[in-house]
Amino acid sequence: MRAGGPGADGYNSIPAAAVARLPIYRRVLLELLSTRTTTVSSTRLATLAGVNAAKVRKDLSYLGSFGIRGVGYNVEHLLYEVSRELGLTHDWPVLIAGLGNLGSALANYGGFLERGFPVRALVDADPAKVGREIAGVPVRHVDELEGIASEHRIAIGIVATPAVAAQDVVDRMVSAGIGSILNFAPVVVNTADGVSVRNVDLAVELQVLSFYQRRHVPGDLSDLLEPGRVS
Amino acid sequence: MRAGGPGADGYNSIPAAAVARLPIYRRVLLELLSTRTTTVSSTRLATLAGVNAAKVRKDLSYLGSFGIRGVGYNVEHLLYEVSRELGLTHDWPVLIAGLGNLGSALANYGGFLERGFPVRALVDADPAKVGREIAGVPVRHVDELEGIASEHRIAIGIVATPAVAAQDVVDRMVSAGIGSILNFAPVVVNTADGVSVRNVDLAVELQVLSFYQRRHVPGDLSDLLEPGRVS
DNA sequence: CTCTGTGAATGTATTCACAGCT
DNA sequence: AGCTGTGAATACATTCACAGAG
Repeated sequence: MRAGGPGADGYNSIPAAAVARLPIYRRVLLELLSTRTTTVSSTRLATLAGVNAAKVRKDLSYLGSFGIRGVGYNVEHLLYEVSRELGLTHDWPVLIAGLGNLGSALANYGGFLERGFPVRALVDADPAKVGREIAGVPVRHVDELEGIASEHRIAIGIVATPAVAAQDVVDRMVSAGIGSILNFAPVVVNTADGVSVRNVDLAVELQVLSFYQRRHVPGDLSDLLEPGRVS
Repeated sequence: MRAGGPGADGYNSIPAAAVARLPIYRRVLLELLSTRTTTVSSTRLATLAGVNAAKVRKDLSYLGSFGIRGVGYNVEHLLYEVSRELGLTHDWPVLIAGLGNLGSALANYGGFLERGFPVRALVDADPAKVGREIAGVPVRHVDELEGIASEHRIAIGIVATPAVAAQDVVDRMVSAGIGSILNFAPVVVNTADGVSVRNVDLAVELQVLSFYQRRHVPGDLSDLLEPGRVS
């Protein structure tokens, strides 16, 4: 994981773990489509997605029965069904708050637009940044967030501010009616019910890796037994 | 979770889901320490970490019995134990491959050094980028990766290249003896056994959010029923 | 015969609830 | 009394294994 998904399971209820894998299948299907592959088996899809075949079949079965026994899945049709389930048949306008290194990089990152998430608005608390343009989008002051959000019909907010500013920005996003927030600030933020928040702390990813790396380097365990640097 | 962690469960075996939460507890403990808080209960720690108290106690119990019944946990001691378990009593030198928007932002991102992951080396395939300096670290050619990795005793490799280049870079990292890889390229990469890979596809996070957002905006479901844009 | 779709079985994770220490 | 640590219970996720469609 990181897998655990946000709450509010609907009536239909696809398991959160399965939802988290759908974007991966989608990525693979796009790749297959671009190579003119028309059909794919659960085994092949599993290899390309880095999971096992039973999981692929079970995950896809939550969306319906789109495979053909003895043959496999039609790439184009399956791609459409997965996209529909993920709500990716239309774009989701994004607002980014905080234009430091990470925020600016995300604003410039073409991968978002390409995958249906156009960055339509940027806000920052620093007056020196307000008025500049990044990737063709003007930076505006965070105080104007609410108006900007409704003007551009923002669906998703990305928080790339320092930790101390994150809760305030999240509060503004929530009161602006933004229902989904991707938080890169290293802090746990609170929201009203019904708002989905996904926290991605880049350093956390490295820390988990360092845990598993230790298991593979038993010769280096010695210095771990003595108290030393803690922060 | 994305919880599911990389493999090679050791003898001792802390559940992967628990390991994934340790960095969050650590972050909270650092925050508490900086406010001179000496003791913390599982309930308070849970609130600050955004989980529930039973989970905190269970997670921490895998590391040993460090709490005091009737009182709580000593912040400084618990911080040390969590850090030790994560292998964060010493630094882990990092190499970043691919210095586009994201790679450059990561190289400039102070949060890594601050949390024990100094960025010591940068590589790119583009000759125009080789020779430049980012955050005081020179960019070198990816062909030199192996020598650079051993020279700087690199422990963790970050892949921030385009998808097509990722597998090649990962292969070089693995042959250079790098045992942990954080992959931001939107592609599933293969490695030998014993190498831990964590994939973080930023657009995937947004896609999962868009799934859950749909549940909360039932009025907008209409246009999802007709085939339209698929990618 | 091939490959999907799915109940049943197994494995993991979370939560409950309380004994026992302080 | 307050709070941890942990078995037991529950919930969730993965994998197996095979019936049945093509």
